[in-house]
Amino acid sequence: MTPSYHNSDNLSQRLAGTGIRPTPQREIVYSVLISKRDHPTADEVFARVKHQMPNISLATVYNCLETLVQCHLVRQVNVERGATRYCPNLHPHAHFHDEATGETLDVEIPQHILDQVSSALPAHFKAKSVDILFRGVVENKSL
Amino acid sequence: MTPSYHNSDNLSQRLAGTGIRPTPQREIVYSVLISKRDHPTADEVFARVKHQMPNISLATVYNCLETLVQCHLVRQVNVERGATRYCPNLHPHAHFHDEATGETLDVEIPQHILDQVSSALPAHFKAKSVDILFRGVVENKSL
DNA sequence: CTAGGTGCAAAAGGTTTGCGGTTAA
DNA sequence: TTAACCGCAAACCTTTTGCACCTAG
Repeated sequence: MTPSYHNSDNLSQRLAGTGIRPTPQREIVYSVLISKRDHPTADEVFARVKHQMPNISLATVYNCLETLVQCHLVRQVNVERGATRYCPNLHPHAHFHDEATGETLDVEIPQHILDQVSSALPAHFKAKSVDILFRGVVENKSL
Repeated sequence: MTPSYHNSDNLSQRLAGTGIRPTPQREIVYSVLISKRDHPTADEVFARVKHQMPNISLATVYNCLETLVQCHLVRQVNVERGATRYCPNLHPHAHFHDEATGETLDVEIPQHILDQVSSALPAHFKAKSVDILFRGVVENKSL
């Protein structure tokens, strides 16, 4: 894997054929999400994108994020009341909200456990997705 | 007006010993949640409470809901961006958001499955709670 | 040419806060 | 009496919307 900061080709590729234009704004928004996967809010994305594109507007960042969500390139995560957070990790996973630091971390959950969770639903409940959110604290390993 | 609102002994009982006063407003807010468990928003709770207590304010409803959440008598559920919803079901369960109707339904999940989900966490992740939210549609059983 | 994107500013929710007045322990 | 609580309104934060301008196909 090339440690390149130009993940924008990735977006072009992913968007190819969807009829959605890989505009500079969308590519930068996407690359910001990819390069630091700390579940930023729209406002935080806005601040980071501005370093590369000072004239971008917050409304455009919202538009780009919404587009990426529609394309299933990005997931929205709601951990708290307040701002929605954005996650570019498409692999099935859960989130862990560390109440001490305020951070939200990705947690891998084995697929067979996710399947078991879904199988607990009554037969006529057809789930398209399942979001799992833990709240707690991450202990210092040295303790 | 005589303070003889003690129609919800349930709440009084539950609050007894917590040091938190079972005020008429809190009791009515709680009884509204109990009597129709459809995960209303604060605004919806406000509208329902007003029928019994026309002078209550929205801010007071927010305060009461917040107090009930702090007392662990009510859970907050965030299914969508937009208003937080409130759930008086304390039994461990998941939520299913029906995208067709907009309703949010309680779903029982066997404890051993919840335990399995939690056991998928790395050892130093200490979870205090886990929220599970499905999104999908509930099929008509006659189909 | 025209459909789709962008930037800006204003508006629209949803929630919190500050303050004066009230009530229960 | 005093700390907790209520009602009201304004403030606040996040997100959406309307509109003028621009650009790619």
